[in-house]
Amino acid sequence: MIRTQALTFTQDCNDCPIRHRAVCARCETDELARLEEIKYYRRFEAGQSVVWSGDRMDFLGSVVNGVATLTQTMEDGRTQMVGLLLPSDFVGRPGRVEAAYDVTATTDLVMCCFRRAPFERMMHETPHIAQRLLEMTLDELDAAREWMLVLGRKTAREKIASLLAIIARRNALVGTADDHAVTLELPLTREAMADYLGLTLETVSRQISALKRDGVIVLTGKRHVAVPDLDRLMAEAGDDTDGGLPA
Amino acid sequence: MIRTQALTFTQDCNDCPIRHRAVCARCETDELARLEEIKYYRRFEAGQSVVWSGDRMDFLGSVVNGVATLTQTMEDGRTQMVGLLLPSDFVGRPGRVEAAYDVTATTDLVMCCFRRAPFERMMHETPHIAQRLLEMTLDELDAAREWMLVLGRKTAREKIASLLAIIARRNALVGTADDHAVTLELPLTREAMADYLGLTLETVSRQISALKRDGVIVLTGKRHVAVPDLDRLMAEAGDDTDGGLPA
DNA sequence: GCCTGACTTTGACCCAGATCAAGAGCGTTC
DNA sequence: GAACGCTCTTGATCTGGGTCAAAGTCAGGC
Repeated sequence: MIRTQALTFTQDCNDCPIRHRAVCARCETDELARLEEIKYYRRFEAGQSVVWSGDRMDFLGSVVNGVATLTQTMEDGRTQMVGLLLPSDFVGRPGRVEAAYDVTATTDLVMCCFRRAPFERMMHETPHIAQRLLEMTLDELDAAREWMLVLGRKTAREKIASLLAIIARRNALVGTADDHAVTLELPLTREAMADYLGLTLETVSRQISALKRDGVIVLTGKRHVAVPDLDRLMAEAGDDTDGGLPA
Repeated sequence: MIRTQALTFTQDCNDCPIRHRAVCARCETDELARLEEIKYYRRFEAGQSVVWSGDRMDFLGSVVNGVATLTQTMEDGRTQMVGLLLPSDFVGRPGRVEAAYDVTATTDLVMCCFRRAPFERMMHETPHIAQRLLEMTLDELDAAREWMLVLGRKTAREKIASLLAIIARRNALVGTADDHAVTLELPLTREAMADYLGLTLETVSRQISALKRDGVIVLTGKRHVAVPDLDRLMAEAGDDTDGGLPA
């Protein structure tokens, strides 16, 4: 196999695409300098595992590019996705060396990793990191609770619409002129979507077909989705139409 | 109505039953003194609402005694419980004044409340509070993710067994001689259990009857449950038998 | 001691989504 | 360019849990 791209490389934090959204968002330049010293990048190909539940995890880190998933598996093989990790999301838990979940790259992935020991030391010494991490963790908790409503009480059609709405909302951040029409690229297979939504992949496929038939979405290719009317999609998701996340 | 009990009262933090488990767990005596100044107690009767989603919340606080629930409701009335608040659990989000969920007392409840502004100031000045809050939030996130697996992938019978196991596990903390047999008092109605588990109350009732018929549990009264063999219950929950929470 | 209302149980029936099965689209390999 | 291995779609059938309905339990009030 030909190595088309360096497996490790460094990048100046100031040029980092997630500089102002990740754990390091609040860090001053001197703090960034300390982080630069303990950080390194890792790349994963789509489909590769980042860590397995129960494995020792010697680093903590942020997703810089790509999408990863957090999943839990029962002994008989049933699996449930419990987190969708997008750029700037944090991976790993300070103070716990054993990974609690399987982490898998679903697209090509770049992570910015911090060596565990010095990072945890830094957390205690510089409040900016701990403060930001608390804020991010509270956001994740809100997202998890939102998802509990989806899993526990929504119909299959509403579940699909909810997932599309989440992905659409994120894409909207990356610059959308028109607030009502959005197009997006699904970073997940039908099976991964099913694992996220507590459904089977057949049901996912059927409901996507149904939303397409009803004109809520337009498919161009299996993974490319156009949403002509975002409000309509939100209504299908069972959310109030007024744009979700409270400030 | 005769006021049999003072509606407000104060208590020395050193005598507090949750002193070493709540947000204040890591505080030094001087920090405790500052907290004493901004704290006050509130009592709620079983069934009373603590706050409604969307309400302004001028305090943050801890459950001292009793049980409360966090629930989310859709416009059409479907509801999903997203948190079960037991003594020492924290209520409210620093930095956000609007409550995101309905909080309801399901038993008589005592809360230790901190005035928001001075508490948030203190969080920035003394790292012990923020550190502890981060730790507690990470634990809640783990619990939420555990619950996502229950909601998304477990059968009704497994869901009931999982809930009983959680309550049993908590009771085990309060001193159990025998590790295998436990008795517990359900702090929730069948309807609240249904809201927790994403089921209907009829299904909850049927599955409890089934677990009883199969000897997994013994009912004495509607709410009092004896578990003769905790391992058996855990197996019914679909968890590996080796006691759940990783260190 | 009876009545009332909240909670719970149980039964009969139904349907959304699971399961089982077949095949279609499409990129990769040799 | 045929064969393979993915992912995805669609159809037929089954079933766990929802829905609708009725009756049982029990504590509290008068």
